[in-house]
Amino acid sequence: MSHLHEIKNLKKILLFSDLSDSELETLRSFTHLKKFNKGEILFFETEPYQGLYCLLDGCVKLYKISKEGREHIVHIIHPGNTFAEVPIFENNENVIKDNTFYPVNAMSIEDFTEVLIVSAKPFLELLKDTPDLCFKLLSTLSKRLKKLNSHIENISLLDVKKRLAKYIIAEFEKSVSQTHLEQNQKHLFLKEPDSIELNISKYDLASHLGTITETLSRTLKKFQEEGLIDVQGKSIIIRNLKKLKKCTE
Amino acid sequence: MSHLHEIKNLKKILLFSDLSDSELETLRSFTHLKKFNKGEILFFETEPYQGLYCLLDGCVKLYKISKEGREHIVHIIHPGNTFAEVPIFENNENVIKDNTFYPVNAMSIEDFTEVLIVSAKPFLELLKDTPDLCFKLLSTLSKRLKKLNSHIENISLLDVKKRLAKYIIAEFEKSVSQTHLEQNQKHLFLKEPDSIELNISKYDLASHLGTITETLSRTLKKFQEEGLIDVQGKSIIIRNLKKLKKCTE
DNA sequence: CGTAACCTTGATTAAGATCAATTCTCGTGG
DNA sequence: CCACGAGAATTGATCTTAATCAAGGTTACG
Repeated sequence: MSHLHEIKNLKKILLFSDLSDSELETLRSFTHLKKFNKGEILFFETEPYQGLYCLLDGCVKLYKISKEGREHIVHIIHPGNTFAEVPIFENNENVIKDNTFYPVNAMSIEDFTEVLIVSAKPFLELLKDTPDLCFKLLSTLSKRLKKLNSHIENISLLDVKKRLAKYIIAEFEKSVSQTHLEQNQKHLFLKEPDSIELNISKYDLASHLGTITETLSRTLKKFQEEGLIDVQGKSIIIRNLKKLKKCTE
Repeated sequence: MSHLHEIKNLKKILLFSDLSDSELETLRSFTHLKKFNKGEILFFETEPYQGLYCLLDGCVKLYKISKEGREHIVHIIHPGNTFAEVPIFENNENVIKDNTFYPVNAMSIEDFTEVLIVSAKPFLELLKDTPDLCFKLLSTLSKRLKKLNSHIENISLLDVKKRLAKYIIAEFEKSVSQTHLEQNQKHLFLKEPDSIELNISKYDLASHLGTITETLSRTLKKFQEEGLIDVQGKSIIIRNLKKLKKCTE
């Protein structure tokens, strides 16, 4: 792997987008690439902490698991984003100790998942010398906090129906805004206008919504019967967005 | 209010404990004190954001509320800690806009609650010039993330019994470590050895555990019948810590 | 000592988990 | 190219947890 290619990889990560070339070079020196296939574990929460993860390609789920084996997905990570930043600041002395662990479990949920692992100790040094990076990280963590906050709100105050409706709408709005950004829209004529493509398995979706596959299946069916959506495998066609939005209230 | 007293107040806040006198003086210049009685609202999540809150005295609950009026307490804040930091980093341009809101609702749950409110814009300036403060804030947010993470784990994967047992044990261990720190332990002879004092109402405890008062009451009773604890008003005497710990598994 | 807020208790209900049995889908090898 | 088999998804029946509804009881405080 050439240095140039490694630097190019680092530039894909939002957190590092404002770094200078020399800072990127420093960062590169204590960063290494790792690849995973679907279903492979990046780390367990019982493992000693190595460092910050940056997702280049593929998809990763961060999840907790109960004694009985029930999973709850706290976060789904997409390329360009970082995760496992928190343990860096575990110890007041700004030193990563051996008894520092990951805050969650992480599994690749796509083939050809590629991550960069940034060693914690030297990263902490770089962070001290780079106020801009500090600021960017503050902003990253803030966004995460906001997301977790709203996740808590969802699972503690809303029922499964509302949570699912919210998810579908959020994914739809995400895909709409992405579509607007794309220049070449030829392929759009091929697919249904108001539809989303589930990029995760129904099992994972259920466990992200704080439920199980059976309940998810039934709820999707209910929405279909009420004429709100049509479900065809991994794609959901939105038939009545207005009514669907009412479901979230 | 004298400047000196205001500075002394700022020093009570963990986030600011490492600041120099001149930095504290700067901070003081855009900070103001506010007092609340039990039940009074500090802010609603629908309000435009003013700035960072620092709790000097009393107790504050941060909570979400459903359309039906059901509350869920995300966080209970004790003196020395800060809250409502997140919106500071809402906008990439590092500017607080009028359309930035609080992430949660905040209510005082004790009389004589005192907070310092730090204006967002000048605080952001101070933060840019003070890398140490940046670092400290990173550490604060990280701890918050970890807490929220474990909160999600609790409410999504554990039942009410387990959540309550965990809460009691955590409070007990907190009180034990605090007791060890205290020099004068005379008063200890007056109270039960293995007990905790609920410093919040049962309503608030229920809504923090993601349940309602009725269920909390029944669960406490169940624990009492099983000989794990004794409940006397706001104090819980731990009769069998070992068995109680087994309840969390 | 009266009253309002807080807490407990009981009966009922509902949401969603669990258990069990198919059915569907899709990748792989013959 | 088709058939097979495993994993994924659906469906139905049942059960469990905890919410809801409805009274009472307790406590604290003016």
